[in-house]
Amino acid sequence: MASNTQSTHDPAELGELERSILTIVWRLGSVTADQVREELDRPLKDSTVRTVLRRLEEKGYLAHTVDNRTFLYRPAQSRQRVAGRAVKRIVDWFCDGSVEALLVGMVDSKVLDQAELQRLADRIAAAQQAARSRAADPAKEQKP
Amino acid sequence: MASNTQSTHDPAELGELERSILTIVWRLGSVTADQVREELDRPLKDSTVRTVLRRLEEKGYLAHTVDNRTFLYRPAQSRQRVAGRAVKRIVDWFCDGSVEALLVGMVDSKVLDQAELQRLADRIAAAQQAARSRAADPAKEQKP
DNA sequence: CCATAGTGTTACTGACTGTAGCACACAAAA
DNA sequence: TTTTGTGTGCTACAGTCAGTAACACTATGG
Repeated sequence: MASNTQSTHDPAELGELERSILTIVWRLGSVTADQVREELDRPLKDSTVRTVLRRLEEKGYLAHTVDNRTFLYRPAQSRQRVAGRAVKRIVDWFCDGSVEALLVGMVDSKVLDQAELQRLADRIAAAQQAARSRAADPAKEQKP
Repeated sequence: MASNTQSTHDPAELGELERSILTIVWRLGSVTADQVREELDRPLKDSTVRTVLRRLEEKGYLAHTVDNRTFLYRPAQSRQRVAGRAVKRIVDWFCDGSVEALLVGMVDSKVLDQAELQRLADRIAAAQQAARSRAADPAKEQKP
């Protein structure tokens, strides 16, 4: 009776090992527990890795398919989606839901510098462009 | 021997009550433990509130001064700074440090919509403007 | 001198994460 | 068919942390 914010599993409510493993899965795309274990910097027992993989799946970050008796784990959510949602939580917590306020804060606390801001602005413009054309014609996904 | 990411106290590594109380302090600016307690939605004992306040201070989010035998707590960091650093962590973890990738993810996961993006772009432009003029002449901080 | 208000200290509980052991099942080898 | 891996499922335990609070101590005002 205490800590849980709501019911949905919150991103960023992940331990360090969980994050490492999740990152590995994101990088490799589809992996077995053993591959993950080899990829880790620390030498961990197989059961440890599998436990974390299972927990990540329970939390909705991973999914698995069984390939010839072996579990193949793959991401259930993209890195960017997870990041996006994590940020949304922060914005809700600390910025009254205002992304602008967040951005201001990031500039203010030197998390973002001028150069990044510039690229960011460009990026936003590009994203808007892309979203617009996607909305106009969802079919053709080539550069016109 | 395990969970700690580094050594610095990470923002967003806060419990729900801690966040609530921190938010209250941010809102009121300068408060006593008792004021905080009254401001809370839940009825909590005085000692509970004071414990949390102390822990928040230990973690670097609050500072206090003693006013006539009574502790007056106030923020040690602005909300936006805390938010900014929390986001930075997320960006580092999940986006290889690329804020752009994060933004793309936010758009992608509908955390950000078109209108917000637009305002965001404006805001960034304004921030750049402000930073530029501030850099040019740090003295005059009035609206010209 | 006593009551009141506020602090300092200490503690317990539940949740979550890191870490792993062990039993069980099925497939390939002998 | 029996043996030997290889991989899974289940269980568990220790450490840390947040939520919650009791209690003892100390000035201060009456």
